[in-house]
Amino acid sequence: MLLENQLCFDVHAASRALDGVYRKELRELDLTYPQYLAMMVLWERQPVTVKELGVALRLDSGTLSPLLKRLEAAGLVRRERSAADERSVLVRLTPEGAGLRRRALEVPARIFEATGLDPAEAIELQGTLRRLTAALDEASR
Amino acid sequence: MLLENQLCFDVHAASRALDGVYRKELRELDLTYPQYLAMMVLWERQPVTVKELGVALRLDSGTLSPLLKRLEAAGLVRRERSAADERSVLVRLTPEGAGLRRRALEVPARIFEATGLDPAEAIELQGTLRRLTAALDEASR
DNA sequence: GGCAACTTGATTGTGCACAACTGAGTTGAT
DNA sequence: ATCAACTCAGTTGTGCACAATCAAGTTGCC
Repeated sequence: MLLENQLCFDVHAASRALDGVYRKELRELDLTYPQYLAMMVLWERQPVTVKELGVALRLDSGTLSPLLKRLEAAGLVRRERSAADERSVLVRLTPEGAGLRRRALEVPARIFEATGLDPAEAIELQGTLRRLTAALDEASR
Repeated sequence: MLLENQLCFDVHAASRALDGVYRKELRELDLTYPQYLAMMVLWERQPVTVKELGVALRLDSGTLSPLLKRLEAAGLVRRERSAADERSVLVRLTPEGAGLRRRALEVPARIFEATGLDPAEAIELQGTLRRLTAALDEASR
């Protein structure tokens, strides 16, 4: 009983601690952690609809719309209605947004170092968390 | 490189998925998950200063002050300046706040069931997360 | 062809989280 | 005894997150 409270608390705490490290690492790139996640998707494939971003990041439009507007205001991203389907908005990188990738490449290694985990542990943790998330998603439906 | 991004992402996703389950379970108690965490501390010991709550929950006053005001507005909690140290604010339960404990007692079991983890896994996950959080806290300082 | 059901993104409202700062109160060093 | 350094809670500003709702656009069914 106490056990799982603590577990839930620890997940929460770990998430916020991670946020803190990213906040520090990303300060010079002028990105927040969620913005960085969105940029990572875009660095991999482009253009992407808001819907697709939401699926990839597990975020809804209420979170993504203002986030993308901030990225657009920062000159990293452009948004435009799809010609094929006027309901969709296509998000693509500007040259500045694409260029930011090079500076962002060093971040992952520094974050991983900060976790203090060895690779095997990290992989196991990742597996456990994915199963956890899948089970929780199932339960909250 | 991709590995740890995914790991960080998974921690984040698990945290939000957990939030979703709590949101559902706590709806009938009219508590959010952070409010529930604060109440759990108070159900264990009382009175508690805002500072002590912050240490226990890893939250600062910018988060706790409005949260406690909402709990006070809901009639679950009273806040008053400590006579011994006028800088401190003591938080204590009202009879209604104390009474809510009985209804909250069932929540943990339902949450644990929703995680789909067996106890051994949960304990191991908890240990890994605590080491992770400690390492990250160290790194962001 | 026309209408109902659905999809998509945006908006509004509420709440969490942290940084930076403020102001009142306390403590310690001299 | 006093004053500088510190502690504590609160406020302000920014951003994330979700629920609920809306409007515009698309699709399928008849």
